[in-house]
Amino acid sequence: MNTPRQELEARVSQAVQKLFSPVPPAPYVRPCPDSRHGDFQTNAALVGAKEAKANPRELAAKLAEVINLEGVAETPEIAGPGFLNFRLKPEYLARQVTQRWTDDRLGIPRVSNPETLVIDYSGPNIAKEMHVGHLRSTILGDALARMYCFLGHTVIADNHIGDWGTGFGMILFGYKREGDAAKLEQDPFGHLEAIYRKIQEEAKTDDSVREAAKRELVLLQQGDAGNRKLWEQFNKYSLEALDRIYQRLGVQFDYTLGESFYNDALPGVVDDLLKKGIARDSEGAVAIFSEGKLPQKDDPFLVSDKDGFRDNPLLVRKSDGGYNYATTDLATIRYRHEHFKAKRSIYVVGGPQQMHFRQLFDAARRWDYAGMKLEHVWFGTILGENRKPFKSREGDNVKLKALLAEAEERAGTIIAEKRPDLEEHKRAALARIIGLGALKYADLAQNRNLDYVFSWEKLLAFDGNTAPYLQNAYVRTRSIFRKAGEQTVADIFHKIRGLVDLDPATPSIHLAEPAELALARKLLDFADSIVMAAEEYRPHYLCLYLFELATLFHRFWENCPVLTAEEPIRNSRLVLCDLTGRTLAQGLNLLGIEVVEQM
RNA sequence: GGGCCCUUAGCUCAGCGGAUUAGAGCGCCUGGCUACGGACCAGGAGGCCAUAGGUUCAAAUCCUAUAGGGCCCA
Repeated sequence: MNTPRQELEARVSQAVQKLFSPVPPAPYVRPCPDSRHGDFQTNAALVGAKEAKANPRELAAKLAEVINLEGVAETPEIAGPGFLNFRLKPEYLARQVTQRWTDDRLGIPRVSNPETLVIDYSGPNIAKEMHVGHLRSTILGDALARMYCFLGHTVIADNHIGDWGTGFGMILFGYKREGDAAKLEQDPFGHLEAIYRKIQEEAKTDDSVREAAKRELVLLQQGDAGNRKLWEQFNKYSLEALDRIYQRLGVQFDYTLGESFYNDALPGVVDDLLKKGIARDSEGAVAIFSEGKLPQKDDPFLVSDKDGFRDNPLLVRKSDGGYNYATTDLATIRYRHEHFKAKRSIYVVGGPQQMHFRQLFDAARRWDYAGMKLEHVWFGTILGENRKPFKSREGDNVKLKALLAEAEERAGTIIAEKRPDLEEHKRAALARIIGLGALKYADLAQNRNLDYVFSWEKLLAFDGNTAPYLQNAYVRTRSIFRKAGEQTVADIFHKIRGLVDLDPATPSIHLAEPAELALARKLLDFADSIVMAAEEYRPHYLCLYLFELATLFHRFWENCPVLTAEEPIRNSRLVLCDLTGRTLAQGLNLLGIEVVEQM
């Protein structure tokens, strides 16, 4: 099912092919920036005129004559330097709304060329408590996974956890000295992190501690049974604790293949890189250097200082024989390519790692994986109200557990004020959904590249572009059906389905009021917003769409009585309510946010 | 020193391949609850789109510099 934009694009395209030779690039149709001019516009005549050195307004006039808009839009108007402005016909809107309303997928087609793609997000460390720094990756990644999945792609959600590395030497050493199995089981992150910090502190001044930690690490890497067993315990309890957080967040992974999973592959990766001449020895270490094919300033393997450009290699094996993150990352790329047959791998990782990923991706391209699209979907930092990275009063990272608890608690307080009539357990359930939804939405609604200032007040506001506002709009779409005096939503649904004539040629839903027409137009754009959000890896496009939809719904709500209207208007308006509600619920679901029937 | 990003209304931010009169939320001012949830809606005030050049018939948008801010690497 085409969106209006796609439909117009197809029709403009046909006309352009008749009119122009050679045919210019695919015409561009977009929503009119100002709805007074129309619903959509195309600059096809402007582009065509530029190529043919013709008068754009004359070309626009010809285009307007040739284009077939039957059943879709009114005769287009020529505007400004040569735009065509289109206004959709009410019959078209009515027919399209009806079709979407009768479709479980709300008219959103699955992609015709599904792809297998890996989305790599969250990526906590098992020896450190999950904190606010993991929030954006987790939430963005989850939303992207949901969108791509809904569009019909095969999504592999992979949590590349930090379960290996030099820190484990210190933890093993410390745990053997003062570890506590009961504490480990109960609060693995807290316990391991406390040990790690303590040993790290000691190692700064005490060489013997540093040496001891290193010995433990070597033992672990060599497969020492005792250390291996301890490490497995660290993992087991930490993963269980992680699962509890993910469950609470409603986030799921298909795989949790951490750094350790790739350990055995690392020597082979380095050998292969050496064999193929991609990496070479450098002062006892092995590293990847510039190929010299890119302009120097664009080459991630070069940095410049006052004396000109010099090497900025990517290390894949240290001089002591240890491996680097880059080696693991390369092994991961190979695994995803060979094992999952992934065509694309998306890394939802913060902005500071851009340089690393540029090197990594370039190395992978030179290795064997040029056919796999690699994307670094980066994001900014969450700041406190002081505009510094968000920290607790004690100056520590804010633990995710505490953040979630506070979100629920604050939502609970607001709900207690607004709905003192609700029973305690209902309020608690609401608090969870509203608190978490607000927390997630605040992150998703913003351009991910920007740092954002964390503010409880803003994110839990029930007006403006927030999750509670959208959840409330959904609640209204449902409440009207309860008020209609029916027993279940399903009953109403079937009843309306029976009443509305589904013959696409003569749709009986009735649209006349400006508020109805505006709402109907917006409802049809849902697919555009999902596709755009997914393609650009920017969920805020979808958020913005949902907010605009909710706003138009409220306008409709104010201006168009539903239950007291005469037929067929009453049913038509119920259809609009129902489709709006389902669109909001589906959209929020793609963002990982739940809705409730009452709030 | 190099790289990446940011600078749009009092505040927080949209603005998607340049194009018609630059948008939203919050805050402020005015109006609207005997219809379906006012957790809402309607209207108003508020902007040299950091600065300077350039490309273009047309620049918040593209290019180049400059200033201020943030982060990463050294």
